[in-house]
Amino acid sequence: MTPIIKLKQGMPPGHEIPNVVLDRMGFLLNRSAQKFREVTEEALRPHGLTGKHVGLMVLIRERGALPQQEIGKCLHVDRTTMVAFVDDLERLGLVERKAHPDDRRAHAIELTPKGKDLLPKALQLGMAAERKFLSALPPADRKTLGRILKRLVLHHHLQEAQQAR
Amino acid sequence: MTPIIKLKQGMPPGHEIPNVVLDRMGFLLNRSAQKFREVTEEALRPHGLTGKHVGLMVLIRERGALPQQEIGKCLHVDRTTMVAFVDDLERLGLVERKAHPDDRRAHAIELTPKGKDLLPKALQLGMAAERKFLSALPPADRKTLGRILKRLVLHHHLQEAQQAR
DNA sequence: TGCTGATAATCAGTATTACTGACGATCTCA
DNA sequence: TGAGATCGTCAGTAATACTGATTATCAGCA
Repeated sequence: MTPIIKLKQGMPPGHEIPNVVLDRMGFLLNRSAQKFREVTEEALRPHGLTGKHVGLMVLIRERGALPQQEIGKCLHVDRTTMVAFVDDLERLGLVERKAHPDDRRAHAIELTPKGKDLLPKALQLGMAAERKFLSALPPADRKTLGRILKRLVLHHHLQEAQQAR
Repeated sequence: MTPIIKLKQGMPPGHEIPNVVLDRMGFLLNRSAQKFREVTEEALRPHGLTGKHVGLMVLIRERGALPQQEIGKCLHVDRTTMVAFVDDLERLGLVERKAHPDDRRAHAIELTPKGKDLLPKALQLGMAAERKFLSALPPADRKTLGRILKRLVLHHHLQEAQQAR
């Protein structure tokens, strides 16, 4: 009953993915996220940044200087991982650990002038990568995808916050 | 100009994610994939499996026994990673490395009777986890999400195959 | 037929990543 | 003032994926 093995027919070098695999949401999500990371990291490599670094910078541009763990809770980054993460950006001169005005244990992570300068360009590169990544989709689907994922992520974020009480 | 830092207002334990972050496709995809993995792995842990293991088993149930690297090309798993990957399943008695009928270098990875037995149950657990993961979405959105991601993944898969020539 | 270059699986070593647990300093609150 | 929680840090650990080398085998060509 064990089916026969096919090897090296005139097959094109792209190995077909059967539907049983393509219909598994886990495969689709992981594969998409992985590919997205590839595209983004390639675009940002010249600046020594990853998508997560840019995400951090955008976050503090929007919300103002934040303690590391606050950032971590938004971005789902562990407190210990945040250390190295901020180290990277500080080494690049893009953010600074300032003294937190209300809490001497905490740092206030701030954008430096250089960081404020670079961020728009980094964002632009990131957006270009995103467009490239989504280029196979009709524009309506791109918006839809964002909308659905946003809802999903928000739901899980709130749920986790609730049960963390 | 640097904005003021907020710490411990009467905030609920869930830290709000600002829209600048929530609108970044990379964040949404990575976060979704990560959460999905969590949910799935929790469901499959009693059997010592991950979603990828189940994916492998489904693939060879569908396509028949395959060499390791063929599996890897479908699932985007490196040839060296496949070794440990198949080791896992073999240790659990779910697949077997048989001799490949046409190529003595290659293995033919086959489901064992035990593997064929367990697979439906594992799939069921995986599907339940997927439902749980998607529970925040209206059914129409679940289908839409699958459709869009499938298109996206397929596009990149074909594109990579093409430029690998 | 025999040789050359490619390929399958494996292994050792490496880099990356994230996490656990412990620490000192500091905060909060009773 | 004292107890317990919290912030950032670090050392150690585990998981993961990859590079390069190795062995066995294959495919094609002279």
